[in-house]
Amino acid sequence: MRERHRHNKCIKTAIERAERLCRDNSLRLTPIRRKVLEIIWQSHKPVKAYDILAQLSTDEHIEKPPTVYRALDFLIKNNLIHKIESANAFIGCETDHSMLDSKFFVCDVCDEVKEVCEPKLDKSLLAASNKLGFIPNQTTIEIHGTCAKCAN
Amino acid sequence: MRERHRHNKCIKTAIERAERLCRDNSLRLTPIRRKVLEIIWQSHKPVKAYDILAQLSTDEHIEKPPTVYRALDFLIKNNLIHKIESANAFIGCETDHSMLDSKFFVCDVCDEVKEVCEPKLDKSLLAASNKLGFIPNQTTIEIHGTCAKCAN
DNA sequence: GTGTAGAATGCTATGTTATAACAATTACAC
DNA sequence: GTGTAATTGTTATAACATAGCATTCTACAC
Repeated sequence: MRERHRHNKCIKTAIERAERLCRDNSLRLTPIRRKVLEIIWQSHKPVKAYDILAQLSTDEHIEKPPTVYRALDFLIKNNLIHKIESANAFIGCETDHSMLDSKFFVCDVCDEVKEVCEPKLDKSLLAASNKLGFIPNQTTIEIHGTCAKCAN
Repeated sequence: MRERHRHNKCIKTAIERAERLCRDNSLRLTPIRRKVLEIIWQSHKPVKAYDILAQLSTDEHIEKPPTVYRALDFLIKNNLIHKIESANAFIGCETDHSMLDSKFFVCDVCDEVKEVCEPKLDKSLLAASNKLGFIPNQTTIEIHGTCAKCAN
């Protein structure tokens, strides 16, 4: 059996990064936002908004959908999480995105997602954009398949 | 004012292609499926499922969501349309996909979508997949931005 | 042409995902 | 401590999608 990575470290790192980012930019990592970020970081699998809501309902008092979606909006806007569009779910992000785009490799067996960052934009996308005269703004690149672990 | 392209031609071509594909593969382009395909092809913008439903309700008798979603499933499965995940909407496809992947350039000003097909998979995606030992199956590549027309 | 199996559609209900609109509270700058 | 903006609470509803089962249609074997 494979050694599991020390996942607590991921959570800790993510929260620390969020704290730093907020401090440096005069943003507020409120208790709700922090808690939502922690819940998302409990795995490397995309987490659904209503699952976050359920966990908030038990752990904290009761929470309503807008509370969760507002926290998600904040975290997305500041690149602390990403939405996986093809799964309607959210996943933690650990890299600075000022000059980077992401590709997400989504395993359909174990659901884990691996984020790969590359300089904006990828050459072939840039070539295609130029050819069309298209001015790119935001990319959604999600590759579904089978991860190395699940493929054996 | 720009010359509008002869859009009726797009619809006609798309329907003919669908007819041919179904004939060649013993599939049935039933009236509902054909009508849904026609509705989607009325523009080069992604069309929402419930907008299709509304149009079916007036043009034909009344239709229920499952009717529409089943037609959409059929059309997607046979590569006659694609779903734009980041918009929860559907757009016509005019190319054979047996050896191709698509990238979608979505204009956030006019909503038009341009599909660009390339051999499976794009080199940089293939490189990233190999590096991870990931076996890719299906891609979702959607670039939001501003199209040439809207950028002037 | 009749029977039959499988495909397609009809139908009811419900599940899932997300936001609008406005009120109450909190944080913070001065 | 007062004013202002940001955040959160609350209610309601909009938007997107599917489960499950009944009925009808189509193709084909005989």
